[in-house]
Amino acid sequence: MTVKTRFAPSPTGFLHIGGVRTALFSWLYARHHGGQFVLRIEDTDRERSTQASIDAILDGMHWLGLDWDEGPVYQTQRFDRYREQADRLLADGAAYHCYCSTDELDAMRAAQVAAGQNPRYDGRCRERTEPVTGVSPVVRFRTPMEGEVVIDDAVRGRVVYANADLDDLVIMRGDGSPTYHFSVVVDDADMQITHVIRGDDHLNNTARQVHIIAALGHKRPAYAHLPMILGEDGARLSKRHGAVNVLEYRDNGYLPDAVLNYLVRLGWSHGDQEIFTRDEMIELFRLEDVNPSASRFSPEKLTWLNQQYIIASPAADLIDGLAAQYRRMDIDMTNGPPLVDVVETYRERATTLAEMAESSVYVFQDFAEIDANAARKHLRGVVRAPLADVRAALAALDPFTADAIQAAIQSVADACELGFGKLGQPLRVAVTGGGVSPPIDVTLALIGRERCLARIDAALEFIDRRIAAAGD
RNA sequence: GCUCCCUUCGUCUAGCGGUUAGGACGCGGCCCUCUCAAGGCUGAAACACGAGUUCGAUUCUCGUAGGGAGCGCCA
Repeated sequence: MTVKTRFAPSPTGFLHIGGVRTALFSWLYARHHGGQFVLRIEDTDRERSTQASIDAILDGMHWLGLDWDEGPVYQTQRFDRYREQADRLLADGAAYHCYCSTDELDAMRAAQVAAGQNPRYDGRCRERTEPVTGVSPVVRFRTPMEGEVVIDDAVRGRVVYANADLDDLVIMRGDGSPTYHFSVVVDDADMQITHVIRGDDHLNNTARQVHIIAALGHKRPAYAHLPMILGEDGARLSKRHGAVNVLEYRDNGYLPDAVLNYLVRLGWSHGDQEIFTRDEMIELFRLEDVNPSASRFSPEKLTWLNQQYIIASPAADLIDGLAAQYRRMDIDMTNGPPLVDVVETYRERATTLAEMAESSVYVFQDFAEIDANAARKHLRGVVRAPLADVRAALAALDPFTADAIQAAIQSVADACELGFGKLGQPLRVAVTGGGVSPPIDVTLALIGRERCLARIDAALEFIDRRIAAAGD
């Protein structure tokens, strides 16, 4: 039997980082076995499902390159099927109509909790034969009251539940729509899902679902319940932990492969290896290597990985993302160097494409003012003359390349009996407006001769003003 | 409260009865160096606790503690 997995998010919000990890593991498992991966949108809750969420999920999956072979399947388009299956259970006596009102159920649970009991449906409609007029009933599944259910989970091992601890859950709402527990079971069976890989918040649900599967006469799939991803503080991942929406990572200049690589190492490992290409992940992924304990999300490590990917990626693969960042910053890229050159010179000092764009703005745009600290430290009277000499040398240079620039600065430094840095740093401040940049030669080459000369002139004027002020 | 799950450096993890408990992120130091990075070397840092099983437990079993999940006409 060929492996078939699915990712089944509910479109009630953006695509969550934890959801992505679940999707990734399901996808990897299917790809590893040369099987199929299905995307199913669990939108049975029409109150909370939105088209915007569906779009966000699809966008996120596309951005990450998690492709599916079937779907997206929308559960709202399969209501007839659920109804038909529910009718079957009703006819078999495996399910029954329940006429209890929400108020009645709330009161029942409140009483149970007050009495120190486990809140659960007490089965009061189990044997009812007469309908209640004016009430459109829900359908409840008749869960066995004795015996136990055993689940052999691929990551948890054997888990046993006493049926007596389970209650009769609603499978069809009063309005005729299915609930989650029912639609998953029907869909997984209809789609012939062989492996259900999902978050371990569903582990307890599995016991209930397994009974429905049996009542429907289906074979149950293999289960693998993945540990949760918690926030840095160990609490459940939520908005207050910063970006939990994957698309925010795209917008902040993270690379999809880096995000996937980070996520695959949360709960899964292959010896000491930290960096995996997609092909390696697919080749090496095994459910046996999934760790059962929850893990915390570490933005620092993601950032480190992202930088590793920025360093290792072909420059051509990064320019679209970098351009997007410049566009966000309203920077005109037309009168600057090719973006591949920018990538090559900044890749080792940027952890994200956003950071790369921010730290290279002066390549495309003049800065408003020189950083005060850098200016005070490096644009002093003593460097006036050497700086003017460098300016003259640069003006005469042909071609204006990093090597030639390097040689020119070196010879001026030698002539003035200055160390390279004593001249390089003032030059850096003059040309970039700050004390930090890539090596001065490639920086100047990237900025271009005209801009460099104009900025050096401005710096010389700055020094002159400073000397004049000090002289008064 | 009840049921289920989890527990190795701060974090992610390796380990699958005998190891100086390894790697990675982060942190400190040194080297490299025109700044910043990147890179190299290096340091500090962990088996939650208590009983068993065993010649021997980080590893197996059971408790305890701590954390998490579920207990909806949400998924």
